[in-house]
Amino acid sequence: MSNTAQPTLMVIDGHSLAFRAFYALPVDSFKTADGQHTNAIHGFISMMLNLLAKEKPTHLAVAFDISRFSFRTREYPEYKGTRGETPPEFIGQVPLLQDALHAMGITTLTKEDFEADDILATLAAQGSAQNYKVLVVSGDRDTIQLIDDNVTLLYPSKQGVSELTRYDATKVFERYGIQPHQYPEIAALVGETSDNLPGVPKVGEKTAVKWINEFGSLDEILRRADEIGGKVGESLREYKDNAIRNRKLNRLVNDVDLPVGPADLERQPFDVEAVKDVFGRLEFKSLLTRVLTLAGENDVTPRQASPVTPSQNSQPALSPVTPSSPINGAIPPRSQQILDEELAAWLHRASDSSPQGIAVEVEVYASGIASVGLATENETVLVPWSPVLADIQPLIDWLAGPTPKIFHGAKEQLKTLFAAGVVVESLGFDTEIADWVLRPDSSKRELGDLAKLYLNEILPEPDPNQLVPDDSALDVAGRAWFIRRIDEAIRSVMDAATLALFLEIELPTLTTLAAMELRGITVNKAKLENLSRELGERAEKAKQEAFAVIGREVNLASPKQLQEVLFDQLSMPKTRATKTGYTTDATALADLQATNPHPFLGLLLEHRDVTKLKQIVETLIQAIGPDGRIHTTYGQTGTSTGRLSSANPNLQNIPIRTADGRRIREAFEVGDGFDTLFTADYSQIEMRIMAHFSEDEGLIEAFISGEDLHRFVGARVFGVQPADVTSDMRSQVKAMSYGLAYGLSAFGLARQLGIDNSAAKKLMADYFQRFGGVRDYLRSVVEKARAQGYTQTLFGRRRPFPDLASPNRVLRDNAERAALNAPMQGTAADIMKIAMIGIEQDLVALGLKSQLLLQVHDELVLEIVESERQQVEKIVVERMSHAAKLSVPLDVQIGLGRNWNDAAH
DNA sequence: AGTCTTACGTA
DNA sequence: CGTACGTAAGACTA
Repeated sequence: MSNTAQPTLMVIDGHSLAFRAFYALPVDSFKTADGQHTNAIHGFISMMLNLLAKEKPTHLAVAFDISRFSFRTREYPEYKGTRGETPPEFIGQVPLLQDALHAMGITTLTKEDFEADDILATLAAQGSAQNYKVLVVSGDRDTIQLIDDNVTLLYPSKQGVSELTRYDATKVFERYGIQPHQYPEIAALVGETSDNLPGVPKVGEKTAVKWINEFGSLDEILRRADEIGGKVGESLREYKDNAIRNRKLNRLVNDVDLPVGPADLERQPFDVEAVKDVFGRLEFKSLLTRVLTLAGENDVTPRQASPVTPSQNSQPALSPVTPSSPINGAIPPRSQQILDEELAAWLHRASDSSPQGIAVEVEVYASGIASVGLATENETVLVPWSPVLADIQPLIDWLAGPTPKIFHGAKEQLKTLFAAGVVVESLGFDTEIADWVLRPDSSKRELGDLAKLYLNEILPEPDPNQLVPDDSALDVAGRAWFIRRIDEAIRSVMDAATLALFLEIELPTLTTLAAMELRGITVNKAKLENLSRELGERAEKAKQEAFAVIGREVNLASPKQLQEVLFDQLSMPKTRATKTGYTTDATALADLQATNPHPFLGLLLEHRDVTKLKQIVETLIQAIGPDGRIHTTYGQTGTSTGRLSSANPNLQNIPIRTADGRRIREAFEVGDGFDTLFTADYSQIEMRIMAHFSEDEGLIEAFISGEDLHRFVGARVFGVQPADVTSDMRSQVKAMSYGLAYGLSAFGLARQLGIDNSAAKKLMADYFQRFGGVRDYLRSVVEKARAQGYTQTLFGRRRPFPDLASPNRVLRDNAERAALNAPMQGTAADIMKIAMIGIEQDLVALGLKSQLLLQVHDELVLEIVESERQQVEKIVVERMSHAAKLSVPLDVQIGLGRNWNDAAH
């Protein structure tokens, strides 16, 4: 900062902004003990402090009108004649505001027979001539004419007092298509209703701008009025006097005789005692803190304030005149920006009047919080995330309080808030999750999709026809307003059982997942890097040997090139057909190896295996955060069955089947401050659910007996003693049992077991002979789904199946298999969610340090401290095994170890 | 640059 | 011609 920086003069139209503040803030919330209203004062000072902090003016003045009479009312008595009586609550606030400003060392100006805008015009002209950077703050459009290279207008474009749009000549041109000095000529033609100045009928902004650009000036337009045809031309000729009069009245006087000039308006150090006194009488507590903070920062050395470049600080474009409107929807109330006492007052009142909840949306900017939008039925509020914590403390307290909060996509927002040290309690609704519960197969769940679906409205979008694209068509407060209404609409169409599922399972799951994602899991980077290097070497070796075998280089990752090698060059028999040729997948390659042994096949499979693992390892390495942990993101709306999904990275598909794969699991380790990883999983949970639903006596007995399931089933199917079940028999019934829940056909069973079709049919027949209840149940699931149009889990989660009625056999068959599986997979998912919620709750409630980290459908991973081990084991096993009451026990297996692989059992 | 296809890891 | 996912690479389309 240099002392020679261009000084900045800020001149404020006191009346116009105090009046806006008066209407922006609730009168009743701002009253002193002795009954004096203070909302206009509070709003004005709050806005001014924001401006001072942001613009850092070196010189400052506030101008007021003396009365509603001026030279303009003398010339045209009807001027501003339509304005009603000043509200009694406003009266008296202006003198108090002036007192407060004086205490703050700020000059206020008035001039008999002139309006405040004329004072602004005079100071702007003087300031501009003396090479000040001038900031005019006014709510009167006539001040647009003051804009020049040195003068910028800050115009309150929203109802709130804190939202100011910065108008320089460029912005004016973008908005109106004219130069600032031409604005009064446009206004003269169009007229100004609020000032009771009728213009030329039939002439609006568009026409006026067109004429100005065509003729150059208002004088020219009037002189050549004859050239303008049509009804508009007639109207112009008839009412040209209106335009002339308007132009005379809206010309601001820029040479008012004032007692001070710009140089006299340098900002003064605050008289701290005087400020305390006045603010004390006004009962402004946190506003006083803000003033004193500002005094300490700026006013002692006002000259060091830095000039502000408009382009750097420009605010989002707003559309003060013609807000874009939804095609067939409602427009949210214009949001007010509020802080401290205003915020506290609003939250208090809104929470009382909206016991069903307040909608919240967090605006995230560069992974930090930019603002928070709040909405009730008919109010929206935008809270800028002030770095001055005192300003937003009421919101922070409120978020941790009992009022239900309504979100769309709460999980990410809760994480962001939590990362900022803010705790959210009383989650009331999440429109995204609720919609998923109703329509789990849909992939369109953005706010706009839901507005269309549940409200039959289209979210406001920037109007492409506007000169200035209105990128604030819907701020987070406006979005919150839609979210609250969508909440209401969804509740009205949701049956009680589904609402209960949503409130009792999904919402608590959401908060549990947020906590798990924030925790992440420690990963040993060095282990993975070593593994990656080794796998890379092995891949390279396999690749070179494969090239040597076929005598040329191909891209082994290209199915197309592989097909050339296999079927053209090596003349192998054709494999299963795909859309684009013949498959080269692992099972096909293994089959080929059996019938047509060739070294290339083995090398290709080795290369596939090793590069796949290397790719997984690389992805994991990339995902390790600065904390040495991997934080996956769970998708709570990612499946049709009720399961979770995991992404970025997916931690639900970490290899386990091969030895190399398990080395990846060894890199997932217990974190610092903990002693061991702990895994717990349900054994055969879907089979147990099938036993419960089917009420098949044999299957139920199998689970209650505690014997090895597949041995038990094998003994029944093959009619031998359990001890005499061979491993071949066991693996056949195992494949059959698992396949059942997926809608496996005899053909598919044959293919998987490598037996012929008739043997597979016989196996299925023998199986169902002994476990007829299972067959009856599976049949009934599809029938019921066809009749009802949906399947249902034990906890009432529904999945619609319109395709069960499709005449298309492929579609219908696919739907039947999915319908067969959905209740079992979905019930398992419900049970696991219930268990997770209980475990998380218990661990937190007991103040234990051990914590839940991962969920892999039927498995949970925790990291625990040794001293809590027994307690945690008990909690986990009990919560998991008692999550649902089935006709068979829910068996839970646990394991402990330093890493995920060792913790397997 | 965006979308589809193939392949493959998990429960 | 077995359900539910996510990721990556190549191939294809614009």
